[in-house]
Amino acid sequence: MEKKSGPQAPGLELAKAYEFSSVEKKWYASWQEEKKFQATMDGDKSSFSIVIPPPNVTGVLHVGHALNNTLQDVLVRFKRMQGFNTLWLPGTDHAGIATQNVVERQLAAENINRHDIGRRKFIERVWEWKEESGGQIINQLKRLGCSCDWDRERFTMDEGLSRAVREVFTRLYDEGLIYRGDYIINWCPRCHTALADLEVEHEPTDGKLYHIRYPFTAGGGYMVVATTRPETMLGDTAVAAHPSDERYNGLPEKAVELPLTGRTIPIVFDAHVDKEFGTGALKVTPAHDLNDFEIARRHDLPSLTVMDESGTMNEAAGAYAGLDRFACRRQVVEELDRQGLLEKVEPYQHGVGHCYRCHTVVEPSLSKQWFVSVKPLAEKAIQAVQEGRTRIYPKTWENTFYDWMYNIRDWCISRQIWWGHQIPAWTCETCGELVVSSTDPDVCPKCGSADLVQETDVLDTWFSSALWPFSTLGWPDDTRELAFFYPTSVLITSFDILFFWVARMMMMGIHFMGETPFRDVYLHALVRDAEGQKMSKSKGNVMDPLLIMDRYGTDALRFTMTAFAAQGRDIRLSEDRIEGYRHFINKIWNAVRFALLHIDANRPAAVADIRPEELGLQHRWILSRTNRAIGEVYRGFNEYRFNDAAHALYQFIWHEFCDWYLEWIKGDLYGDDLQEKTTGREVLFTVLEIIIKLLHPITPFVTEEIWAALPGDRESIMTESFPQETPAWDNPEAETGAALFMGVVTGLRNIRSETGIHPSARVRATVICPDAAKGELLRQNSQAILALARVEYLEILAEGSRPRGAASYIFNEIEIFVPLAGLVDVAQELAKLEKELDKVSRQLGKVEAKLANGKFLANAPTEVVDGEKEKQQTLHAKRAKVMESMERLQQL
RNA sequence: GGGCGAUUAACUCAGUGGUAAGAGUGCCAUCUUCACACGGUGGAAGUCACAGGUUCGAAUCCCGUAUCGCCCA
Repeated sequence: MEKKSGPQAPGLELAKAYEFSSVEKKWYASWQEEKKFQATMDGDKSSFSIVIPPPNVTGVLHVGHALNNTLQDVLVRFKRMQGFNTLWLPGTDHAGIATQNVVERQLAAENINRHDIGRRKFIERVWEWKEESGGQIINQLKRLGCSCDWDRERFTMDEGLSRAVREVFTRLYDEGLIYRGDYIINWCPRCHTALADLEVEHEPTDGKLYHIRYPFTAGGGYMVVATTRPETMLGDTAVAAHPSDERYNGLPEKAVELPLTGRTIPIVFDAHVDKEFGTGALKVTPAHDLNDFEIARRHDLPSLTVMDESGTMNEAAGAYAGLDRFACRRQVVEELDRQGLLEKVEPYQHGVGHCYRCHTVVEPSLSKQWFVSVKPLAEKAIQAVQEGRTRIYPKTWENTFYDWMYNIRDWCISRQIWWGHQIPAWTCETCGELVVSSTDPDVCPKCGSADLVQETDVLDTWFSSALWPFSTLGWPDDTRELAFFYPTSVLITSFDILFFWVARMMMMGIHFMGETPFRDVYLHALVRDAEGQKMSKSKGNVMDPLLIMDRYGTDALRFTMTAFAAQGRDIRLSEDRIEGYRHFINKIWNAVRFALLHIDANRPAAVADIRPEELGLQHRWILSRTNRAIGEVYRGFNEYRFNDAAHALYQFIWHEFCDWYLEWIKGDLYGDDLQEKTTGREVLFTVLEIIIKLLHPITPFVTEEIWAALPGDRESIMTESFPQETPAWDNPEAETGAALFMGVVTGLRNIRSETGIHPSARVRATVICPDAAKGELLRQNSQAILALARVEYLEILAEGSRPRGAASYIFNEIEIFVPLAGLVDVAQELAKLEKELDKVSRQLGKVEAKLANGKFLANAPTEVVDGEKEKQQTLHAKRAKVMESMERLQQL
């Protein structure tokens, strides 16, 4: 990194407003070049590690990523400054279905489909696409300032991770935790693949409930069944009713004729049928419905698949073969109606499953798939959370986690697409043996035949993501990285992938590493638009973080994200807020400009050995407040209360450091007293350095730029140590004193403003302060009062006659007067005082009621009771003053 | 149907038993005062959703109601 050289630049050489654009580019390049993000593995230090939630390789940065990665970077920079071996491991996932869709669209533009070019060529095309345009999100993360160790960037399809996937698959298979079988799964007729239950989004849909008559085979009459999917009747193999349902008990016939097909199907009785629903009779379509499938198993019914993989009716659908499922539905209904078999059609709202990738209506289908038996794995994960080996923040999510884990169902992991980890299972064409192996087998271990054919399905992308915390660190090899960085310190992610990803990582991590993959999980909220709507491309309400960074700067975006990251509530993002924080960045910039006007080029400005007891009130106060700010930031970051840290900084920097301290010391800095000047400069720069360091994790760019502009030769702020509290700086007395000083200044300003005294006019003022010590304190700081309140002559008395015809302000037991040379507006002053009296009386009433309550005195802690007593005294005194003032005014 | 969360200033939100309810934005007034108009100063603004309870003390804990949102089935 460039070091500063030559004489220090005076503050005025800094631009008047912070210009982020060039600064951001310059410093990110410098950090990368200097390898500032590289993880260290120093045996003497503790480790802090985070694995990034890998964004889709097809992804582009959205505000959710901006939030997620800002928070990670804040923690990583904070911990790095604290001297940990810090690793933030970045990467992307291969997003099987999404990526395949992208490349298929490209092919479609060339009028070919993937089957035209075959699997091998298609995979090549995907890799080509990945090399060219995949992973643009990585550059966008850099734009956001992320300090990931880019040398360790991983991809779920790269060689090492693929080896981990095979190893895990093989071991789970050998342990009996992976199995293959025929079950009902969710099929996406557009993506042509099975989906896990989680990957189906149920949406309330206005459909229809069709009541269909199934005639008895003999004796006349019919049963009425109700269905929302009449086209599936072509695959019915039974009708079912509840065993205790009197409507269907003792039927003379135990079979019905399935309309439109001429087939005869039995009536079965099953306790799982809902007597209340429709007519209490259920059509049973084992190949196209999960519940029906289970009924069929219990009653040994055959299954009949009537659709193909595109949702088109197949030969088994007879006359309807070749029709799309929805066209078929219309024709079936028409035909039933024509034959007088359609009893009625009712409007009906029900949940319909949609593919989470392409939003096509999912078709439950009977199919041979691979599954993970997750129950045993889930138990261990539940235990880990119960025992606190992994802590979930905010804690409210623990219940959701348990609930889902207790009710977990087996996980369908096979996908009928080409882009992904091909399942490491082979079938021997000679003897039919199924071989599962982490390495490609040459011959069948059973019969020795070389005629082995690999399973064509690939694994769910989440299967490889589930291994991310250890596969990225080199597993299955026993690496130094694993020793240093596993388990990782914290996982920061959005709550909506708690099940998809977090839970699965927990299960896999515990199973294969023997230890939970992260100590803490911090789940942040979703970013919504200003109206609280979820942002989506179709709604057109997405906010592009890249545009925001163009307009307001990266630091402003990052500060906004940090300030908004309160636990447990969604974030409504609006540009107004971002603009507000850009102003804050600019405020900091200008505070630094001011400070740099007062540097002495020949000596370091900040000093290490400050002796607070020798300093004036302003310095003792700001040091005490600085300590508090350090504590709040520290706690905020450590407890994942990011908004607390951001607000503490905002409040401290703007409203204490800038509004009061800088104004307060201007007298010293511009004055003639060399000692005061030097002291002011030293404390100013000491506090300023701390502020810049405290801010660095949130706003890395502006702080690095400022750091370089501060006096002295400096390395990057990234490797400076994070500020710590200095116990000797704590000074409650100075804080009380400063509050008194500020109260008087504010009182004077209030009088000026309320009575319309022009800001540039100098006035005379009298302060009556009965307490000698407080009076002395005000006297010591009277020069600053003169300057801050624009007073030319200030009289501080313990007692004395109140000036007549003066505007007044009462601050606790202190009275402030500004004579107005007969110009005082009596009515206005009286109104003000009356309002004040009312307020004080009400407060006093409350306090006195409390103190009159024996139970309060008996039960409340002493500090609280003492506090109330003190409050009573000041309020009492204040009320007396206000009343006196009113009397005086009335005499005028 | 089950579960979770929210309801505090005009808006967006902090605040989980205790010392006089806070912030940002917006609003009103005023000031181009020598870091900053991306600014300064002063000000107005709250029945803490509603109804009950526990407690010396409730925005905070408990019960119920209403409205909104999310998850699961």
